[in-house]
Amino acid sequence: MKEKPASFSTESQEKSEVLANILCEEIIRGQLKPGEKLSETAIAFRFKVSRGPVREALRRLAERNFVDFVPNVGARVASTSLTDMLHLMEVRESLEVLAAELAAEKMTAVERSRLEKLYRNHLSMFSRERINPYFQSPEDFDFHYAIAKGSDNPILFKILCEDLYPKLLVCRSQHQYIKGRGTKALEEHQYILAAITEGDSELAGLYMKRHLQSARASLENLIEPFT
Amino acid sequence: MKEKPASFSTESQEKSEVLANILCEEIIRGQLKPGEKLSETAIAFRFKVSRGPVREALRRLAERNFVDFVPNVGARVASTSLTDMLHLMEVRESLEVLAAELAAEKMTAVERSRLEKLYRNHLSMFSRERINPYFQSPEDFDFHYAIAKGSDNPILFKILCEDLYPKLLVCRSQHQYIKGRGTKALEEHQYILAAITEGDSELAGLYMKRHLQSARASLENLIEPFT
DNA sequence: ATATTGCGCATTGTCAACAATACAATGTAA
DNA sequence: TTACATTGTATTGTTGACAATGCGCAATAT
Repeated sequence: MKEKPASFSTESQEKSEVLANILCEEIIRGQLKPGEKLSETAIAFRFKVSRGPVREALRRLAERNFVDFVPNVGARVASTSLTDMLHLMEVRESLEVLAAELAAEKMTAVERSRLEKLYRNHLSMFSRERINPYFQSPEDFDFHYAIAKGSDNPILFKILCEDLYPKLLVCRSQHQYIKGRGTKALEEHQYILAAITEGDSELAGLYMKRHLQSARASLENLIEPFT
Repeated sequence: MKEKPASFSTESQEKSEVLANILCEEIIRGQLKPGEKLSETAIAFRFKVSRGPVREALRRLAERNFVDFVPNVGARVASTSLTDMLHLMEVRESLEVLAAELAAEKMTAVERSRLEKLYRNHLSMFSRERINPYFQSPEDFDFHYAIAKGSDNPILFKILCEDLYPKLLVCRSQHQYIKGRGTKALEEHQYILAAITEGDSELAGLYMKRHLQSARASLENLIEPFT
């Protein structure tokens, strides 16, 4: 009998997938800087593999637009501007309103109680110290993640959680001066949560819209000074 | 940024990209049936290349969810159910409303006149024979494509035109019995066009919403009988 | 001094052989 | 007969070598 080590979230032995995940993570964390060259031989040497899997990993990342790719020249870490981030937030707003509406309609009882518990945890973590940033913290994303899941629309979930959120995290790491909005966002979550719990689809969508509009507005203020 | 001229080999010498485009096209056209095995050696033989580029192409397609990929087993053409299509349409609705709103605000004069010309062409093509389907015809997609472009939001454009539309085309080819809606959709385009030309963002969004809700409704009717 | 051409090096693109894994068929034992 | 182990084959995963392309640098000509 053979044992399959449940090692990581990705149980794929495939090196190209593992590599893609690692590199993706490093881009998100900002350990790989925007515009930085991603040399196949260098990466291959670093992970003690041949160039084959590295190439496959880079193609994957290129398809997800985490790296810019030029044939016969190579791959570089994609640099996302603040304008890109605004565009991302515009799309996000639209999709999360939909997610909130669907979540209010379709979330199961256990999902609702989980979401509520999640919110209470965040509340107890941040309520004491009013100064702490919450917006765009891992906790913030957890909340939105749960709603995306609750929408019961796999396509929507995928675009939000596997496409937009990671990209937003990249933006955040590439522009460190994007800071949180105190705990105001946390309060806004309360209203969204309440509407979802009540099953009020329209209201959930409305609160979500206002929530993200605030976020976007604070971003626009950040950009104005530089234009 | 680099512009992607879709399907010509003159630009990218890279075989893996050419292969990915060809296979993608064949999946969309339905020449590769859903669930069909995509053997690396078979594809390599067919295009007279080695397995390396084939593997890279398949990874790219997997990342875009055109193929389902299982490590150590292989790649198969992704099969999209009608439920998937409903989910796609739900997301599409949300994003195209945004696109219409943005287009009404930001389209340039020449873009507006191009869109109008496009509509008039469609009108003259379909107005005589009322029976012809228009919804989901290439012309229909052209119209929506132009609006997506006019939104002046590259992220939004990419998701719509490079992600959702191709996937919808795959659905269409995999379920041939999805038919058009006569020329009703064409009439609806007229209202959208007018609102955009007037620069009335809210109205453009509203008409777009109704337009796609009709489309989605006709889809749901198609699905009901099978549940 | 500037522009241009040719060379050489470094990197990417491709290939074919080898290793590892999964799946099906066969055989064996309860 | 059924369940299980085994073996054989086909397919995928990985590797290192080789070919092709791009880029920098130096030499030359104007």
